[in-house]
Amino acid sequence: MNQAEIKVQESVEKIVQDLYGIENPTVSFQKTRKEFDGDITLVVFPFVKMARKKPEQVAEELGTKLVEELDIVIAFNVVKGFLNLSISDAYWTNFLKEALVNEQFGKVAIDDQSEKMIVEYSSPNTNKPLHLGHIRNNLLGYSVAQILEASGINVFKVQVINDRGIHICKSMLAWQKFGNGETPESTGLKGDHLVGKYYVAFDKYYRAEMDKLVAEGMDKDAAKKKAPILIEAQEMLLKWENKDPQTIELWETMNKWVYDGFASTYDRMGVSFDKNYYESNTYILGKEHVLKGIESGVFYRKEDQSVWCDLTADGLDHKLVLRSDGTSVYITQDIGTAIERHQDFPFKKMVYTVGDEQDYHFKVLFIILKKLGYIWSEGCSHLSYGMVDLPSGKMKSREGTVVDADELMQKMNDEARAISEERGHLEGMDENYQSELFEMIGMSALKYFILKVDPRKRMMFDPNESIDLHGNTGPFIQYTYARISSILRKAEWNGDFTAIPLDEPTKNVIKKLHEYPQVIQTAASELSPALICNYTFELVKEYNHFYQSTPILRESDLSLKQARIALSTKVAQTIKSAMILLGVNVPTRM
RNA sequence: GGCCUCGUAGCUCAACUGGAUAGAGUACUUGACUACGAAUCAAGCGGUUACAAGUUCGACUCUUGUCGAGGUCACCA
Repeated sequence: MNQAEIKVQESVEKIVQDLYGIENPTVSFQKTRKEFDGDITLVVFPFVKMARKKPEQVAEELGTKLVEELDIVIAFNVVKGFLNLSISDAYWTNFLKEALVNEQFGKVAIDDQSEKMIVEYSSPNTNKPLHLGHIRNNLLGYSVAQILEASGINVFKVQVINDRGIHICKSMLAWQKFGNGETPESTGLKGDHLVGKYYVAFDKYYRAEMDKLVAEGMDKDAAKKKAPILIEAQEMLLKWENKDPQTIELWETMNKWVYDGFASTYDRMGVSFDKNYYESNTYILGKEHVLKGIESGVFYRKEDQSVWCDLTADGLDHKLVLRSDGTSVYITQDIGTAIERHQDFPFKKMVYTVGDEQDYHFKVLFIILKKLGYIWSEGCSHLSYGMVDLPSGKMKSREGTVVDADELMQKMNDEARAISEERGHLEGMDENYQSELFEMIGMSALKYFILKVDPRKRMMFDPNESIDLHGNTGPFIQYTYARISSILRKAEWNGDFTAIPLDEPTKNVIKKLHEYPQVIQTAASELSPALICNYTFELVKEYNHFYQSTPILRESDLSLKQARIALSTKVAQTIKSAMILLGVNVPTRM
């Protein structure tokens, strides 16, 4: 709720109490629709039952009282059960003046008392490069962290790197067999791509072996397990777990390649972490907690020595937490990681940015943590985002339809360059600025396109049509910013203004600015960058409308001119502020 | 099959969490550059919110059922 609404709410609560004897009323506001007079609208239906009067009458009574009691409410009208209130011009003007001098406008500052929260995102496997799915994950996680921070929460960004297990061994083994000592240096390939190449090579060889076995008469399921190269990979995993020096050395070498590769991808995406956790460490911790959990009766051991958790009381099933051979499964590692994180950074809340295919996993994880006595588990949640679909359907690595993250980012950059050159506004810009600019535009197109969709929903992405640069897009918002910047470069302005006449377009822009603080709060509680996108788009549209209909630099009345420059300045600042929450930069020229 | 998501304009997405006549972008049609930057603005076209019942002052939103799409039910991660 914004400042104006808070004032009105307080007043309404009192009035409703006095008039109708309603305790703790539900006061709900909405923006007044354009076809009616007024700025904010109070829905009076919730009161009519208690008041035992018609909606129109209740609204009439409330409106009269509000105008009497509050300076900021200057007029009202009633349409059915809707009470439309007009807020005074002085309120809007004062708001703009205050916002103008507030560099942190919209944000809540963080101090020692601020709530602590962990945001986990990314958390890749180390056997192949990042793809489009990871891009959605990374952009979401990073942006959510930024938004939470702006809302006044002390955020700690983390990931857990899945650096052990059979998938790594597959890449390692294939490299050993077919790699001829290739390195990123010798091939010029990014490390993660080189390792990914051998993961694919493994799969290809594995399939050939399976086909051969099947041709020799073995049934398919048996062949899956009996293929020699798979057995070899499993042996390698055992060697790894037994800390065989040569295996460990190879593992470290290839992981290093991958980390270097990831680092440059993250860097280009503009995301970062406060701490990385490594599964190769935390799976041991998890195991220890499970063993303790057996003693405390949270888990039980079967005859074959495997360890389980009975979740039937919670409406779920029995869940395996340790294999019969004593090795950890996925959830074991997550138990260890969560507990270690809480020790590192005693959070009140922790959110896991992970695809919705793992809904069940996190449900189980949070229950188990609670059973182990960690009440903070109640503050854990799963930001469950939908998959990214291609026009052809789901991305499938087997069918080679996976969209590579590095390639896609480069493609966006190329596209931005091509369109910029076609427009021909690049004269006078030096080479360095140009290349920064193409990156800025390309990345904004990509990021905005992905972030504007409600995270929880599955979304469509067509890499061939690439991404629009017109309409509801990142570059559209950047363009408005650049255009305002152009005005501000030419403006002579002392940083203040006296009064601003509130004609329709001007007032709409101010009202939109006025929403910003609340939008940040809502986006934070909903964990939804999409709300920031929608807001910024609306702000930009309102401003463009204003810009089209109103002279700014051309205005001859000096006082008016200054007021409009002031408004433009605040819009530019707010655009920039909002785009930073999305991880998007804005150019002053484009 | 059990459980969990989702189904909105031709396409991609919104709808302030139960509020007024369901909105944007794109595509298509049309108008506005001797201009503070046209990557813009303005107008038109486009809907039985998958379908059917129910709950109430009021339903895209909540309940149930049907149809359709996806996910998940591993000693994979």
